[in-house]
Amino acid sequence: MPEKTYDHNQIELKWHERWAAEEGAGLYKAEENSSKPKYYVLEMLPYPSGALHVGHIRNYAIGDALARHMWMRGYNVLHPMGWDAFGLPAENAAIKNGRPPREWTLSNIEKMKLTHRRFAFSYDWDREVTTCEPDYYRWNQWFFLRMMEKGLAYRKQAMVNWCSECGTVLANEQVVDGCCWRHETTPVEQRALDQWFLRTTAYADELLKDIEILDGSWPERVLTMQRNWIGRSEGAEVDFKVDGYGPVRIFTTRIDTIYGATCMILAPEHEIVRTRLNAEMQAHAKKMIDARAAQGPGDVEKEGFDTGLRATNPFSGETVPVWVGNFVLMGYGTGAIMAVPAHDQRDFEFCSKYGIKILPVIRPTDGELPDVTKMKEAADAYGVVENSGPYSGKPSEEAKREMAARAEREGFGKAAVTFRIKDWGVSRQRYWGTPIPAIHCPACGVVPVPDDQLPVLLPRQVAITGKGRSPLDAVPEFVNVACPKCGAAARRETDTMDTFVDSSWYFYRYCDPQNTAVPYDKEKIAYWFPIDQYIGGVEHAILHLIYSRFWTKMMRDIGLTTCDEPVKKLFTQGMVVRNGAKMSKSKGNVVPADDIAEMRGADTARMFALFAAPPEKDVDWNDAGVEGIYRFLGRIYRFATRNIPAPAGGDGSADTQVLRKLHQTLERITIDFDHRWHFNTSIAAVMELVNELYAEEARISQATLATVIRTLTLMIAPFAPYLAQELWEEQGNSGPVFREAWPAFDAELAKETEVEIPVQINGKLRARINVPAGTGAAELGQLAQADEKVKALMEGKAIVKVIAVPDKLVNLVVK
RNA sequence: GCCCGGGUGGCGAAAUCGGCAGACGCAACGGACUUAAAAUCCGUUUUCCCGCAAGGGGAGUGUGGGUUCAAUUCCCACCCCGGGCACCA
Repeated sequence: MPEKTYDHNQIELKWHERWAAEEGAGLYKAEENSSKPKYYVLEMLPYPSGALHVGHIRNYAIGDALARHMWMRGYNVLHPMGWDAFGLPAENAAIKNGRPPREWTLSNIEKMKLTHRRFAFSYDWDREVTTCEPDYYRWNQWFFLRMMEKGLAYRKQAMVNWCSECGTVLANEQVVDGCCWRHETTPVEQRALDQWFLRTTAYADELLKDIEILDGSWPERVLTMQRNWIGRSEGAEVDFKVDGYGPVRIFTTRIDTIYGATCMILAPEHEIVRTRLNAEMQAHAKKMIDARAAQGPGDVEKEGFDTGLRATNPFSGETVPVWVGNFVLMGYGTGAIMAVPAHDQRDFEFCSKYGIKILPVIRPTDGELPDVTKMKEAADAYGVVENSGPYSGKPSEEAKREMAARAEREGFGKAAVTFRIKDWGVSRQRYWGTPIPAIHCPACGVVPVPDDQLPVLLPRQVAITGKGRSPLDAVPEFVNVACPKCGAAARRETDTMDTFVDSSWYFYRYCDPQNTAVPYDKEKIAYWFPIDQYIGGVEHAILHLIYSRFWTKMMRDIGLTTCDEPVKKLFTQGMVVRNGAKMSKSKGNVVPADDIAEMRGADTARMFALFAAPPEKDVDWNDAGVEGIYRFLGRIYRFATRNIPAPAGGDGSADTQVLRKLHQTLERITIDFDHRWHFNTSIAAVMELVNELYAEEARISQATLATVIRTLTLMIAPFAPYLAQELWEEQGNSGPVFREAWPAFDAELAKETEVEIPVQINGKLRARINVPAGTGAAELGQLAQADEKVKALMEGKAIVKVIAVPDKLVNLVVK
């Protein structure tokens, strides 16, 4: 047959339409009762911002190649997709152009779904999950009620960013340089508000310990980040009695230095500040709090003031001053510390600044106590405790144990573990999120919404003005409600849930998306879970992936799953950047997926996304490389079409060589899929094969041509589904190509019979010899020395050593 | 400051277990086809030196050391880039 010109539009449109018709017949459907082994492959669900860009394409191209490959390997594949549809941008859009958040969100989903289909990602759309719809978020509420029952959801006061100009709460990302994003000269204040928390700390130890389960199948750096985030640290809590107040508890990891404590420092948010200090001091503390929030992370000059209060060190009996310090965090430990300036750098800086006494109590094992007059920085190493009453002369470790034991025995402290991870604040003073199912009754207090009243529906008619505590506050028919307990007039909770709640369990819902009785059928997830392969951006290494782990453990403890961990293997792909910057609307450097599909086709776009770099690496998108993939697909298409059916005439003299290359290529791709996902090298291997086919075309027999084209078609099916399907049909086949068996490679056929061996003399390449593959070391050494060129160079030299590595090289060491 | 990644041609990259550095692609250049162009096909392309040429020789994977017959790969020190955490007591 004469070759055809590769017209991506024609091919992709044709199959796009056919597949749309076939999808109802279960093209990408996961089977519910299958005898095949299951494989659950999942890509992180996107926020429906309005358009997919090439960063998404990369993520989905990886997952889709894997899903198609696993189908071809005989697995029952679950490959679902959904929408992380709640969130701030929908409200911002509403403020900006008056479009209701739901309408804006659903229309974005429609647009993006079209792009998904255009790219032929193999999703089982019957399982689609949209988190902003009541049939999904009612289960967020259901879980929330379960957590209230177990004491895992609770209320406490916490600080929020407050803009006095808007009269509203700001999300952290709405705070720009310490000011409101809409009022650039209005500094953001910190206000205390009663808010809802989930007790993630109840699982802190288990979240840390179970990282061991994930070790080896999650990227090491993700696990490290999680370990740091959880931040377990062992130490002790000790009460210092404050005159006229009572005991104040401090946390320290260095109780062995307690005899060197020369003052006590409180966080500016500490209770004593509110209850015992005068107005002037309180104002000072408030300023510190606001300044810290405005500054954001980073080094701040240490600052503080003496409260005039005095506290007693329970070990030494000494009286020390009580200060307030801006560097002491209320959210860690107890919000109060003992300052040991001699042995802690931060305390050293603070105390030096304010002239507070420095008292060394630890000497190095083989040295003297530090000389206070010469100290330039704190000596924070362990050593031997001195000037410490009965503990003097003991090593730090021993003193730590004994002191903690004594504190516990005598009731003024104990050994204690503190975590950096905090309880998860889930309250958002926002409209576009899951309503928290609680009611505030003047008589009964906080009352959970009864199960049979779920879902608490988010009202649709809401004015989004960006003013007031929350848009829901201004909706009387939402707020005014009868107390479920006593029937009195009560107020509905108007906070909504953090959107990380939605994404913490959505992958369970995919297994049973229509269920109206329970979040999902336990049997169904027992079959599908855990997720075999989860693929997404490394930016979710901490929050999303810790919350998901927490949620699974919580569900396990209420009997909904037996899984300890939801995700067996995690792959974090690199970012797609443009001109060195992360793609974002604000930078205006987004490359829309549809543009690439329009110009060069979906196959080209997704294949280039895989070819540009190994998937875990960041990649700078440039359109020039796209052209190369397009040419490559054209080369495949032209070669195949002009050889279907294979013309008689090729003498077959290149058959062995071509079949060898074919099986070598298959081997490389198969290994790439099994082990490391370096699809860039998989695709390079196919390019090499195609180059060889072009070079040897006339010398390939009819039968071999047919075999090669068939295998090549199957090989590219995971990467370029449209082209593969078209060629599959051209060869007279029917049915989806990705449901065919993945071609097995024949290790024998892939073996080289002859290899070229480099010959080095003293490590420098001097000659090459051709020998049969597998030639032994001794013979190889002989053959190398017999080479004419080697002989000439060896003239008058003595051989010291012959290193011969079969099939690799020969190195002659001479003098 | 601490903890991770990473640094290889003009560019994206490859070298999977210590064994030919630069596979594959982009860009560039040359040739074939064409009235011409596009498309396509074939070729050259790390760099420096010697040679009209065939060919030959040297250097080279951020820098400096080390181990080894042999180092992009292993070890030590340092420089640069990216990311995460950042007063966590």
